[in-house]
Amino acid sequence: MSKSIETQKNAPPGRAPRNDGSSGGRMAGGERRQQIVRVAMRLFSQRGFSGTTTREIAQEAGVSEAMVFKHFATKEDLYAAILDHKACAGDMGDACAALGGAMERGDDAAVFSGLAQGVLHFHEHDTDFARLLMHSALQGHELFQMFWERNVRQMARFLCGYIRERQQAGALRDMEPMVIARAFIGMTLYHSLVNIIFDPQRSLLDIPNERAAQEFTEILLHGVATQATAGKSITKPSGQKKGLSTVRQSVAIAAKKKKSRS
Amino acid sequence: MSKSIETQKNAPPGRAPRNDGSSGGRMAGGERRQQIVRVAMRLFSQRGFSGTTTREIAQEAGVSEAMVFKHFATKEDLYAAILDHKACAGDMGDACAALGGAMERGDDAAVFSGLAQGVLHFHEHDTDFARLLMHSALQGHELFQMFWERNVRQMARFLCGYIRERQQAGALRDMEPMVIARAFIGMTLYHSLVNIIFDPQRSLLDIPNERAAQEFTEILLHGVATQATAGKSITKPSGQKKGLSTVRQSVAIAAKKKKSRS
DNA sequence: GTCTATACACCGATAGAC
DNA sequence: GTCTATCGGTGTATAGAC
Repeated sequence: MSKSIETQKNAPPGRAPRNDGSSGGRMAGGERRQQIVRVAMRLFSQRGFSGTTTREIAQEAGVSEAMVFKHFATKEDLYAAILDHKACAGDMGDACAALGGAMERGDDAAVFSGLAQGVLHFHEHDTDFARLLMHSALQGHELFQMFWERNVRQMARFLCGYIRERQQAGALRDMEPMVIARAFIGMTLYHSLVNIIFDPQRSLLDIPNERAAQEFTEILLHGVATQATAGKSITKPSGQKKGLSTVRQSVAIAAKKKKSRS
Repeated sequence: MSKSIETQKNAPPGRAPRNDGSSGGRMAGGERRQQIVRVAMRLFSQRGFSGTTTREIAQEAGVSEAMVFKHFATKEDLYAAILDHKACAGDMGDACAALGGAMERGDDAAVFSGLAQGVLHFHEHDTDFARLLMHSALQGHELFQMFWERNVRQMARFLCGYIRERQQAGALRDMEPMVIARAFIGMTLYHSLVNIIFDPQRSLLDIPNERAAQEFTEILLHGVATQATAGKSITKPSGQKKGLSTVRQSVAIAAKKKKSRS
């Protein structure tokens, strides 16, 4: 967690405060633009697009409102510039590349754990942008869809590919790869969502990213049941064409044991 | 300009359309109020609080704007009424009660699967409210915090209690219960989020709730690693001093047994 | 109860001085 | 490049007729 909410006290009317530690002199064009973007991202991430006024942005950035519109023709342009800047980077490529070694070794724990750490780290150090993404997702903004396509979705497909490989190698059970990928991304992302949105006070569970990533990986790979109960459990999945042979087997074993269902 | 926000077909000016199938006659006071709340919930859930105007609400509800303010003193009051109505119901109590049987039998699969189904079903049939909750979470609305406290958090604690019980019975591994609970709620909730917010077209994975609940349960309880690799790495002690050792061990073992390949 | 008409603050965006 | 001043439009909320 970083400088997420450092609300400098409200600006005295008529005088523009600096929120960035700059000395107050003139800034180069590019720098000023970047400053506006930074402030806008923080405000948009806190109050949403329509909940933030260009006046507030200008004020907190220490410039007049006209300056904002000199750099960005419309408010929407400013919003898009923020999303565009980061959302389209497609950082997933780098992140996945860094896992290449672990993948080749078939080190599942390192692959999953590394991936989770990447996601958690990103959210922790770019909280504002993560919140902004949620806002834009709810609005159905087209730039979120681009982010989804180029990052989350690509990561899911990447993960599916790896899972499929490992299934063929006999290391992973024969379940639908996308279900596995979603389960793991779900654990990870939800953990971040709780930390930065749902319960920022971390009153329920506050653990370092590395440990969270490892625990989730452990759960994904080996589950939480002890060996003693490993054979029993699970109700029968309704008929699905797909290959769920492993599940079916455990179902068959479990069949004798129960009269379940509620 | 700023029309990126999913534009529902604009209402023809001058005449108020009915969006709820009512015939257009007068309504009783309570009914009218309910009608306004329903429309408002849909609009708020799509465009957010500040992104929705009282004019739009009145128009789509088929009444004049003044009527809205007769029933609700302010826009915020209307917003709060919606959240208050559902968020404070504390439905978790009922949901958990329904699992009592499975709990007493120690049928872990039924407990987890039932819980997941409850959550997934709720989101599927109350999509608008789920989206509204996300909006209110992002703006840190106090009524979301109440929802969080009375529902999600209570569910997490409930789950933790059950997990702890089962750990003492030797059925579940000795991990931090809250981590397990979060992992499972995470899989489930993220699945819903993808379905209703991130990727409503369901282009990646579209499976019925029952199957999703069962697959996630299976993963949580038994993991995705095959038996061949499963037994060799789980010796996790409760000691959390480093947490690394276990994972590292399994990594080392897994790395060695590589190359077997199909 | 329901409407029309309107008050009035504020928002996004622009013009033009320095 | 940066400001002050301001415009037209829209938003919430209210008054008062029917």
